[in-house]
Amino acid sequence: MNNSNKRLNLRPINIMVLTEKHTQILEKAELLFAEKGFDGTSVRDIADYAGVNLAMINYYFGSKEKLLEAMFHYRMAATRERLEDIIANKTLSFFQKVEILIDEHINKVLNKQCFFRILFQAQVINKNKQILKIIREYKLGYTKLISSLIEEGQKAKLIRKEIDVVLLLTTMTGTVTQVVINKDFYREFNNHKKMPDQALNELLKNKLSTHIKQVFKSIMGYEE
Amino acid sequence: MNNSNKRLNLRPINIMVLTEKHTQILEKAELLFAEKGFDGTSVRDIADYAGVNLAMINYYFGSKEKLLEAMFHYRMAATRERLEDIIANKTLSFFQKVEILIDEHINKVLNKQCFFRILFQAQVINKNKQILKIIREYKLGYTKLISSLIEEGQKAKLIRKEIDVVLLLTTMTGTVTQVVINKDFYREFNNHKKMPDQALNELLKNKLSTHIKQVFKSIMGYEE
Amino acid sequence: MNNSNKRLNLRPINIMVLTEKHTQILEKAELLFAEKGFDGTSVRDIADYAGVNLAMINYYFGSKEKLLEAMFHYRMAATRERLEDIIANKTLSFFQKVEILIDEHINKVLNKQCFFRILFQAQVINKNKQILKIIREYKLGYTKLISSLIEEGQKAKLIRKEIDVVLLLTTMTGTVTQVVINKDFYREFNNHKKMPDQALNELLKNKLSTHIKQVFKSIMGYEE
Amino acid sequence: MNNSNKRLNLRPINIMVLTEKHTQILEKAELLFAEKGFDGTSVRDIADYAGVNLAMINYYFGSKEKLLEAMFHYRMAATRERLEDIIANKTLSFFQKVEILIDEHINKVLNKQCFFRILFQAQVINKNKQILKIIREYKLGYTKLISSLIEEGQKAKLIRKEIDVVLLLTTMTGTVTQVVINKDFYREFNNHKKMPDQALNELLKNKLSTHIKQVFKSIMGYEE
DNA sequence: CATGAATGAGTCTTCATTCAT
DNA sequence: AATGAATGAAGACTCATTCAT
Repeated sequence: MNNSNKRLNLRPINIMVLTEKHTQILEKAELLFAEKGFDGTSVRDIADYAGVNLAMINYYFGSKEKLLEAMFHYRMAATRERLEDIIANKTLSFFQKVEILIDEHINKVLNKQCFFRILFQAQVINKNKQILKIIREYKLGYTKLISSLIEEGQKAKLIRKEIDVVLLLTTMTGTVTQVVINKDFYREFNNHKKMPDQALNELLKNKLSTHIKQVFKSIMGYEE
Repeated sequence: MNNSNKRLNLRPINIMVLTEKHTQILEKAELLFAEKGFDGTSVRDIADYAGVNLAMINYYFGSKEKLLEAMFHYRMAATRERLEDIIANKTLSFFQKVEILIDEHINKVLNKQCFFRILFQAQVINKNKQILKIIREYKLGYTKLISSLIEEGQKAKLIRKEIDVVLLLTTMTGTVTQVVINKDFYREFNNHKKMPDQALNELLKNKLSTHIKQVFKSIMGYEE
Repeated sequence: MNNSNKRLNLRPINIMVLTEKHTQILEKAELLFAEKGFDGTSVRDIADYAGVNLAMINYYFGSKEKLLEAMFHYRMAATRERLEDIIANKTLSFFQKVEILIDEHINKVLNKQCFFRILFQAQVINKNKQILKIIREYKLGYTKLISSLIEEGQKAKLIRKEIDVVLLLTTMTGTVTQVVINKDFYREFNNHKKMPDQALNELLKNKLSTHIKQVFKSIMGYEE
Repeated sequence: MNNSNKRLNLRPINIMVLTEKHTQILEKAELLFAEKGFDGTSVRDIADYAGVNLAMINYYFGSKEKLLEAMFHYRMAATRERLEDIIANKTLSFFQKVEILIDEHINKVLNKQCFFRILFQAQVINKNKQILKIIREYKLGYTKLISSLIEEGQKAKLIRKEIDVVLLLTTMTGTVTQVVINKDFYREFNNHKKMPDQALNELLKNKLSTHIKQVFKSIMGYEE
């Protein structure tokens, strides 16, 4: 845990140590949860799809629930570390950092659509309180980090004083998430039916990058 | 089917006739689906919560799946009619219509958070193809209507020529959706813990209204 | 009830009076029971197929069970009357009567395959005691009538003294039954795949007629 | 698969491997299906009667339907092997083989009345196409084997040239089946009410043996 | 006389989890 | 450390029947 964590009062999160077998199962489970939902996926489905014994899921993770928790830690801890590195980077200007953060978020969501579908699912459904707590914890970390960056920009008078950071991030994550969800509709409405999925992803990444940067400029009140 | 439907080639959607008993059950089911997810809610849960016999759910709707379909028609058909009325209204200017559409969308989502949670759930989970088809049908209708409005604004040279309508709407729906999902986090991060839910909703409506109108201006390139 | 009934001690059977509506329902139910079995057919199936209200089935027949009982009376009472007439007929010789009985049985089973499938079902399944009782009653009547005919033939020294009437009838009914059941297999094995159903029925009637008459001769020991 | 199979083009049938637990359940299910019909027997009935957990039925067989399929394979595969052995046996004469086949069929049906009731049920009800396919497959095998035997007898000029094999077998199986179905009626009509079931079975076996052999002689046109 | 609405009991099947090995 | 066998609980759904009108 680096210094900025201490300053920002980020609580550490206990994460189960994952072997290769764990991650192999997690990555298969990710595809199934994204496709059929957490409740719509049975432990047997996961075991079959991952090619492991049914009882091994519980043996390795304790329960279906805890498997999901492990999945969130597995994906979100990496994101947090990356975020810390970018923000702590002394060689990048404020605006460079903002644009990198936007592009990295877009890339991450478009490249890991499965996980982000699951993340979205978990938040839209209020049921599992433990999962919601984990997500909130990570979101708190992310938001504090971004807030510290914004404040830095404000102190340097690069951007407006009044910025609702949560709303700003909400716009970004909401738009990107919605694009993933609407991908098939976008394809259909704009007559891209024959475009390969990979190409459509790249197209959307570019569109989103321009679009969100424009929105950020508008909200943050800066001109390059 | 009114004239604008014919011009825009909106396919009519067959909707089960709903009695008061139907809507009574639907509205209870809505709360449960939003809270626990479709797969996480049992038909027995719905029956108990709606105070009706278990077998009546199937008697009235045919199946759990068809109940969900009925719910989508019930909510989304009304939205479509409202949309048609606003766009067809001759007494409103282009910009008035845009702002009304934004505000009505924000109000609808914030006031019917349960239904919109279910709508997002259904889209994030790829499983139920019939439901996805119904949603796509309505989204197609909405988007065609908005497109016709945008084109009208473009013809009158009020806004930019190049506008990706789907991306524009995605920004709006994505942001509003994410705000609903993040409501508790927003409350916590901004120290509004004691603010009543109703007040927070109103606060968010105002913030969102200003925010999205600003984003639309930025994207559509207009100044009032 | 005619004289022979009294002599043979045939108990009368109380039969529900059937209106046209009753028989209309019965005949539709017959097709369904034959196709899907009694337990495999729901009262709703019958109501839908007969184009009547669901509650009307119980209203008209009392219960699903009693509908089946009515069906047996409806079909079997007619058979008994026909049997009595043939046997009582003074203008026919003994052998003529035997051959008519064989041919009529074959025709009846081949023409009313649905009902006879239900009759076999009911006998093969031991469950419904009331139905079994009704069937036994009719079979007793049939067998006594045939027995009286056989005795007549024996007295006239036209046929062998030692004849197991039940076994003789069992051979006939068993063979004809099995032919109905095996019809599709017969068609396939003998490469009659394109023969229309009606033609196959006629072919089988002829084959069975010759076949069973030959078997009867062999068992009863007569030569024409 | 032995040589005669290859010559006769008998398709092999894939059969689930059965443990002792499988057969234990199957044999209990057999009694219940015979007594109450397939549709009239619940999986719970079977579980209770076999003394196993309800969920184990599906665990072991996959479904109620597949349990029935397993039962047919279990019983009919054994019959086919026995048939092959008899027909391939070089130490038996043609007529010896015919008589053994008759007697073995009678014994099998009278000793396994439950299974044959179920076999009959399945054929009388047209519903379950998969089961009908399995039965047809086995019947095809049996009939081809018997046909080869008949041809052998015809080549050796021991029997008539024109014999409808399917009709011949239909007479045998139909008669024997009908005897099983009519057993109680036979008992009653011939005043054997106090005869133990075992004794009645033996009586019927003897009667049937003589009877069917006589019928076969008559049809096949041979004198020993 | 006829029926739409309603229901308690029952159907088959699947579930996540456990446990002896 | 890993797993095949097993299970109690719960799942969605269908059933024959009833009853107020």
